[in-house]
Amino acid sequence: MTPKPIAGAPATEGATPEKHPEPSSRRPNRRQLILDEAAKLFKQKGFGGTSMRDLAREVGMEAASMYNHIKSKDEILDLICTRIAHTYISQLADIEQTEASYADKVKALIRLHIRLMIEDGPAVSVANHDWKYLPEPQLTQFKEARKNYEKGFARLIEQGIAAGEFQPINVSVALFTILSAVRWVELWYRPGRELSAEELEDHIITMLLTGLAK
Amino acid sequence: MTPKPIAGAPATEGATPEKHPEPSSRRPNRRQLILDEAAKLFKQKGFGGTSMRDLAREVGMEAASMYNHIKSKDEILDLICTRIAHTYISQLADIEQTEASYADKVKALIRLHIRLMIEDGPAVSVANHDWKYLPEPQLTQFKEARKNYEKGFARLIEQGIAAGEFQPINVSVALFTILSAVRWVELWYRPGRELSAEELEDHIITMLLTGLAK
DNA sequence: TTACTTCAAACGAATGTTTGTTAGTATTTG
DNA sequence: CAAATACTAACAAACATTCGTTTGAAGTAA
Repeated sequence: MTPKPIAGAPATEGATPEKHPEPSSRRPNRRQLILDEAAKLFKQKGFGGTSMRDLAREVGMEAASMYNHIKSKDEILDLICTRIAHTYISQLADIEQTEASYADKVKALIRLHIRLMIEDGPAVSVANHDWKYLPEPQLTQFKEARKNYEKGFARLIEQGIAAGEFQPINVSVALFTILSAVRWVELWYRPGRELSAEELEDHIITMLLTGLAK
Repeated sequence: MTPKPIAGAPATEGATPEKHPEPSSRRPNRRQLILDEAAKLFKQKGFGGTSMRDLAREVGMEAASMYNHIKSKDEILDLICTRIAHTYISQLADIEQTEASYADKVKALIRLHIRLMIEDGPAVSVANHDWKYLPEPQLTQFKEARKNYEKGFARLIEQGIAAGEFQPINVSVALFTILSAVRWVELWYRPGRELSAEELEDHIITMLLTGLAK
């Protein structure tokens, strides 16, 4: 499977097609900077453990100034979580539509998780850990989106079992083992590690698909 | 000091606080009650998201009263994390000393994790997620304890590979896959689930040792 | 001008904790 | 035995601090 570039990456780059026609909005995209730094801090100290003043210091402005770019602290959390949720869901849809074997589809999903964790780590961590602090309309929405994603993933495993590609294992156990196995990457992976991202993917896939025992 | 007129006036409260303490026969361990309820709340809303007043309401007393039983909010977190850490470490030592095969030792450790998560779920969750809010002398201690535990676990896997019981897989990947696979139990397991605790253990061990693929 | 950005100051609410005090219970003392 | 004492656990009130957020004024660039 060819891993595609992941949409909606952390930015740091204004997507404005500059050139010279419209030089008026020469923006240093402060908003995205706030979101990026927020994700880093939320990952590091948790949503509740991060104050707007902490965040402001990291961004390089006063706390009050940030309210010209974002509506509230809750909105920051919501934007981060929603972006990650959409990324997962759209990528799952892409993979579902391919013609590969179920084993390859599952492998592609595992690679997707690991790659996203490596490329967009802080945001993924926030979506994994701090989603529960979302305010109420969005909280339910997020949980539903996640449930749908899990259902889609589980369906692939089920179909793989039905097709004889997988062992007749409990689907929930397989699903959650895979989903959680991929989470440690966030705590473990450092760019300068002995393993490259692709090697890491290969090893995890081996472990999950063929198991530890000989 | 100025003695306050307390006569009458339950102060804005319609629900009578049920003043009289029970006769001396009953001695509820208030301290442990506080720790237990704290673990539940910390798991549910996080350490930072739980106020001492929240906790007090759950315990059934005022926030100030709890300070007769515990020294600080930080101490609560420390007591919970330390207890769990010691449990894991001593159980690992027990398993290391048995004469079983390495595969059986790893299986026993996996069972230990699952069982502890089921039997002592809230505390284990807190030790998994909120340890980073420990105050500084204890934070380093906790991280060291965890690192030692991981080293001991990794050694078992290494020896199992050397003995030919396991595939020559990357030890860190195997270790973290196992450790994380077991964490989802906390989010997933409900006492009234279709799977019993033992069945769950069996399925996870199968998944981890023999893998998903056929 | 107009539109946007920044910040110091302040807001009310909530935080963990301390204080002063009271009521019961256990223990010692006369 | 009863009276005096000490201890425990509970409470309301207040503490200083920090929180997220709003306000209003000043600055900047088109």
